[in-house]
Amino acid sequence: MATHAHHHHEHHGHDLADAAQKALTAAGEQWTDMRADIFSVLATFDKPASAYDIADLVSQKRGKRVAPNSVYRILDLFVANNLASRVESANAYLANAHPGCLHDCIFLICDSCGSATHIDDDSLTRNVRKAAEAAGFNAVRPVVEVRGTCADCD
Amino acid sequence: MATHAHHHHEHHGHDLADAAQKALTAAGEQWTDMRADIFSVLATFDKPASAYDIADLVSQKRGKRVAPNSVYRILDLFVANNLASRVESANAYLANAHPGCLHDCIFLICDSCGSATHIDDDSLTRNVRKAAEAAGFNAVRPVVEVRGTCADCD
DNA sequence: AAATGAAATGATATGTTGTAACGTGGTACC
DNA sequence: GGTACCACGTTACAACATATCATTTCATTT
Repeated sequence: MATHAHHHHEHHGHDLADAAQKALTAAGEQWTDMRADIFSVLATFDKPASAYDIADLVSQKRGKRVAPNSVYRILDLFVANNLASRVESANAYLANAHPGCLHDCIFLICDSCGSATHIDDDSLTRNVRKAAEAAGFNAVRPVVEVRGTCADCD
Repeated sequence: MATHAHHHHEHHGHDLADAAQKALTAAGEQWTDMRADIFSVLATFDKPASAYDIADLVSQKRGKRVAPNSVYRILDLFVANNLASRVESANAYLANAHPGCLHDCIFLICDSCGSATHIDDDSLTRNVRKAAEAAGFNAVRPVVEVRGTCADCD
């Protein structure tokens, strides 16, 4: 991926869940059954998943209703610990393919098929932060997303 | 404003509504009473306004309930014609201070006071588009927002 | 002026996303 | 065995957004 200035371990499947668990416990948080289930469901999506989508699937998986409320709580925890990202323009969430590695993410969201691609371009997001700071703003969280159509849908 | 590479007429108050009217009619759309009211209410906000906020105020102003869906319709029209912008990370809208002038907007949203600053940095947003296109993506609408705290709130 | 047709708005309902408040159950520690 | 903490459950509700169909408005044509 040309926009990667450095190398990532891109985790997949069980490997990814494993990395997520390590990252979360390293942060002093617990890796509970509920969190594992929510993470694994989130990780199966190839497009941003809404909290309600996740709640439905986790409910099925567990044979017992899991309320959106609980899902939000855990998604917030994931986002805070960099295991997942929120895609603002889609009101939805994506598992982070390389937990433990901090980035200002850039998402490309296809308006046709709904898929989202994650690219990293640290120099670009650095410039976003700089522009904000030049305006006297204390930048905390850049939100850089692009709506359009992906290569497959063109 | 240092990040402006070129000069803008920054409109205010009645002047702004006037410019908005010109821009909308120039696009072949009508400038109705309802649209004028919604625009003027939107323009009074110094922070992003939700469609429901606007609906409430316009309802007051007219002495008659205006339903959110009517507001959404007109806000969509404004956004499509560049009279207003949607702030994705706030689910809210801002009047555009220079209708008729096309930009990929950058918003700085203060998590403390809720105010939003609009900066233009065409080279930056051009780079966002470029990065997306380099990934085989057909970029239509960059969403560049920054959450943080403004100079006043620091 | 009446008829017509297109555009704008109204009314109602419902769908989707997100939080607040408080209760319950487990676990570690003393 | 209290008690303090944390995760999760339950319920209710707030906030955001759209779908559908009815009605009004207004310009155009006759």
